[in-house]
Amino acid sequence: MTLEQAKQKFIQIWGSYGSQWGINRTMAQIHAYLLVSDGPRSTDEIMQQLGVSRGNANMNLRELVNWNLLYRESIAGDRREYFRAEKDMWEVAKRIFQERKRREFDTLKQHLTDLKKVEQSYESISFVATIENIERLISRMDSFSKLLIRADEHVFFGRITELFK
Amino acid sequence: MTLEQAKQKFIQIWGSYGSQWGINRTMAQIHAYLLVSDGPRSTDEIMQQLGVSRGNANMNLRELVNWNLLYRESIAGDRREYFRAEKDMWEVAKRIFQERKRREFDTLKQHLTDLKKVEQSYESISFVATIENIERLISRMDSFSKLLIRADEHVFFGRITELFK
DNA sequence: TATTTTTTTCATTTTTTACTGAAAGTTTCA
DNA sequence: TGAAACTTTCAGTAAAAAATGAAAAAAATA
Repeated sequence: MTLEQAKQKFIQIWGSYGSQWGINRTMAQIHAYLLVSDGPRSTDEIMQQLGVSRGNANMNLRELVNWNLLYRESIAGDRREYFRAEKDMWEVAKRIFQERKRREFDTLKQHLTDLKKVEQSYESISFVATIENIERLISRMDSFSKLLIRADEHVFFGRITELFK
Repeated sequence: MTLEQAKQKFIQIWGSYGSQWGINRTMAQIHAYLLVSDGPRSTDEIMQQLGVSRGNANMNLRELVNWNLLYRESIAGDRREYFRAEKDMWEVAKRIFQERKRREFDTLKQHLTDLKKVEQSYESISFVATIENIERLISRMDSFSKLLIRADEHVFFGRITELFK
């Protein structure tokens, strides 16, 4: 297997895993392409490499920058924009986790608070208990993510593992 | 807001969060419906409540049972099958995490191992490094999930929080 | 074992989501 | 300031995913 074939395969694999997790295929593929590219790449190179339209490339690049997974770069003497991926995968995982939390948890929390305004009755007791159970789960995931952000990976996994040996 | 309205709202919210995470809407809605139902429910009740076809209900119920989120139950003197949801949301979260890990990690690991068989060259060094970086991330998530399985939630979050205070 | 009830399957249809490409917008430079 | 280079938007189209429903299979009953 040549390096070129291996990169192609990786892009295809990453794309299909992305879609299983609610991330569109092109977005995952662009990310994969930049992960295995040594230098920054322009929109045109990405379009050409992945065979996608300009509009598609542009929208997904913007989204990946919003997710903090790509950096915009400029190259002296070239007015086009270039993109480079964050390559530390632990960092990537943390950012995805944080970003999804940011986008989804706050609104979910609000929804749950609203649902607890249901009229009180004997029957509504177990409903409210279920909602509160979900709230508790969310607050745990919140604490967890705070740890993730603060903890250096090495220290974190080293110490936790000790705790449960 | 009546209890009935609140339950309806919850089902709709849960459904839309599901689809953002790669779980189809009906599957998430059935789960939601059973989460807020006090007793077990039959396929017909589910179809009627959510307005979905028998085929759809059946396929998604089976899938939810596979994911360990629902239990099949039988009621004496009734030959139909009934379903009941696991209501402990921490348990639900753990099972979803474990199930996705089981379904996706093993094949991903195999893919990555295969990719490292790329022909060696100066250029392939950084490619292999990226693949190994991903392998490291997966092995960390593996350790994490083992902790999750073994650790009682209270002990776990209590102790970790102390560590990073 | 024959009949009825319940469950499962899957080819077709519907719905949802993602992509294209041309036009509009913006930036850069002479 | 104007024209070229590059980027963004979005209405229309295409592709992918999910749902339907009728037929087949399986299970329960008598």
